[in-house]
Formats: sequence, C-alpha cells, structure tokens
Amino acid sequence: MNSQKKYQYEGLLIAGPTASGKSAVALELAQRLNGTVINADSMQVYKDLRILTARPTEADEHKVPHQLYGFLDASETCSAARWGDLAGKAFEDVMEAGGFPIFVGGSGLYFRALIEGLSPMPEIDQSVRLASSARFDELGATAFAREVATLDPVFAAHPDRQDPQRLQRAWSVYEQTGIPLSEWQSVPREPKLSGTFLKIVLTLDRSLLRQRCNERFVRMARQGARDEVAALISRGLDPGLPIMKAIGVREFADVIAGRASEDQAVAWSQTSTRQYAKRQETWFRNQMISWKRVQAQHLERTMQEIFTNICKSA
RNA sequence: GCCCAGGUAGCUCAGUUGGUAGAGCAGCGGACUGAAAAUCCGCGUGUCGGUGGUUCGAUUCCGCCCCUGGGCA
Repeated sequence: MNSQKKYQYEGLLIAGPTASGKSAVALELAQRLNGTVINADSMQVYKDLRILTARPTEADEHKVPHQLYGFLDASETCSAARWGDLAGKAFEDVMEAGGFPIFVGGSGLYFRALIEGLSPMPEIDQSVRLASSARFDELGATAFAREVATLDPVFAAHPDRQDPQRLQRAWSVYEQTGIPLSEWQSVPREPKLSGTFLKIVLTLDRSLLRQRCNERFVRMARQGARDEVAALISRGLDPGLPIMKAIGVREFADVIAGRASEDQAVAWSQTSTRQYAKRQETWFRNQMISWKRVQAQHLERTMQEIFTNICKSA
C-alpha cells in the first residue's frame, strides 16, 4: 500500500464507432474495477429516446455508477463545451471519492473537449444564432461566406469553409463579441483531465461493423423505437434541436405521418447508422492517432485485453 | 406461341443522329475548437444481356438467341 493509486492510470477512455459494443465493455470493466461509467456520447445525454440512442438500460445503470446519461430534457441543447465542463466535474468527483472513471462514447469532439479542451470563449446567445441563420438565408451561401471573410479573414482562409454551420458560428461569435472566432480560437485550450489515462479505440472490420449497425437498428425497431419517436414529436419541439437529429427520428416521423413504411424507415436508418459509423472511424483514424486500437469482435476478449492493460504494473 | 416495352455502375435510370458512356442514391476517402448521431469537401471502367452481320470503327444500325415486365392467344 505505498500508493494511493489503484492502477497505473487515473482513468480509462473508450471510444468506438456506433454498435461496436463499447457500452457493454465499459459496464463489464466498471464492475471489475469498481469504476464509474461516464457518458461521452452527444445523444445519450438526453432523457428521451433511450432505445434509439442506445442508452444503457435502467438495470445496467444500477449495476455500477453511471454519470451524464439522460440528464437533459429534449428541449435543451448540449454542446461539446457544456459536456466538457460537466465531464471535468464528474472526473473530479469520482477521483475524490476514490473511484475509477471510465469515459465511454462515440463523439470524437467530446473527447477532444475533455482531453485537449476548447479555447475558452463566451456562450453565444440563442438570439444571435437565430440572427446568423436569418442573415445566411437573406444573403445566400456565397454572399454570406464573403461577409464572414471580411469579419474573420483568418477563419475564411481555412481550406474548406463552405460549411454553413461553421460560417454561421463564425458570424455569430463576431456579432456578439466583436472579436473574430479565429482570435478566440488562438487562446490556449483548457484540458479537463489531468493525469495518465488509458485511451482505447474499439475497432471492427468494416463489413462486420456494417452488419452490426444493421442488426442493431432492427433490434431498436422491435424494442419500440417508433413509439419513442411518436412521444417525442408529440411534444411539438423545434425540429432544429439536437435530439431531433438522432438517427431514426426523421425516419420514424415519416412512418407516423404515413409518408413511409416501417421497412423503409428501418432501411433508411440503417444506412444513416452505417454512414455515421464511417464518419466516426474517419475521426478516430485521423484525430485519435495516439489511442490504442483494440479489436472488438468478442466482448470477453476485448474486455480482458483492456483489463490486463490497466492492471499491469507501470 | 404471337405482339409490345425493357435489359447500360451495387441500385434506379439518362445518353450516344455510329468514334467504347453519365446522373442520383449506395459505397469509399477526407475535414472537424460550444448543433458533432451535426455540418461540409473529394472520388465514377462499367464484357452498355449474348452472339453473328454491316462498317475503318458497334453499346448505338440489322438478324438470331437469352432474360424480365405487360398484353393477346
């Protein structure tokens, strides 16, 4: 007992594409390591759509402590920064209690906000954001991009800045603060973690991953995804809210409105899921270069490999 | 059996008045600092159903055959 530290790491981070089985791995490891599972998924933060967002079941949540799952109403908007702050706090709480934090999720930007942090800058008012999209509609994409270029030439110099969402972000930041976004972004980032962490990316052959995506969505449909969507849309929320962009919402909304068959909705959703998984892999491959890749074909073997990595003495 | 319409990219189809072909979707690659399950960028060779003929040259025209719809018997 010459060290407070139970393991050579302060915690574990598990990233992986959708349907790779990362939640199950995290749960198993948490049980073995007396850990706390902390959500790093942009959609599982919301209360709604438990099935469609593949959030852990209540039974699973009782097995080990879980944090940052289902704590926001569908009418709210999370963001990488907001989540990063909360995740940083969750980390500190767990450390203070002598626990072992296990972050698990598929949102690459969230992990970045956690590890590297984001440049601190003021929150942008909803009204300004609305104004930016109104301005975008008024000017059209090309003229709007030109306007942003005059406000923030550095930002506009970036190779692929035809992206409406990012252009509007740059416009909003300047509109509210009078300082270009690129200038805010030159302020050093603020990491939310300190210590040594084991960082894992779960990987699967693409063909197997695609198959799992397909199978999982069929399972979600059987478990009542359609009713979840019906309940959500009956609230008449703003369709621009993040939760409304979850895979399956638009697709089942079409079924409920009589515009599509259930089979069509499932097929479309499976496609979206596959495309999402591919985008995640692109991020993991190119943005998480230093993370350790672990094959995720077999849950037991995957878990054992990570467990061994954590326990081996430094 | 006869008549008609089709058989072109993984799928749905466009096109070539004869010079070996292109869209959408899918798929693949990439970007990513407060919407990230978001948003955006890039990538198109495939016996043009088969076979024989006409032609300098056929996926395109002609003959025959095969397949798929629909109609008539």
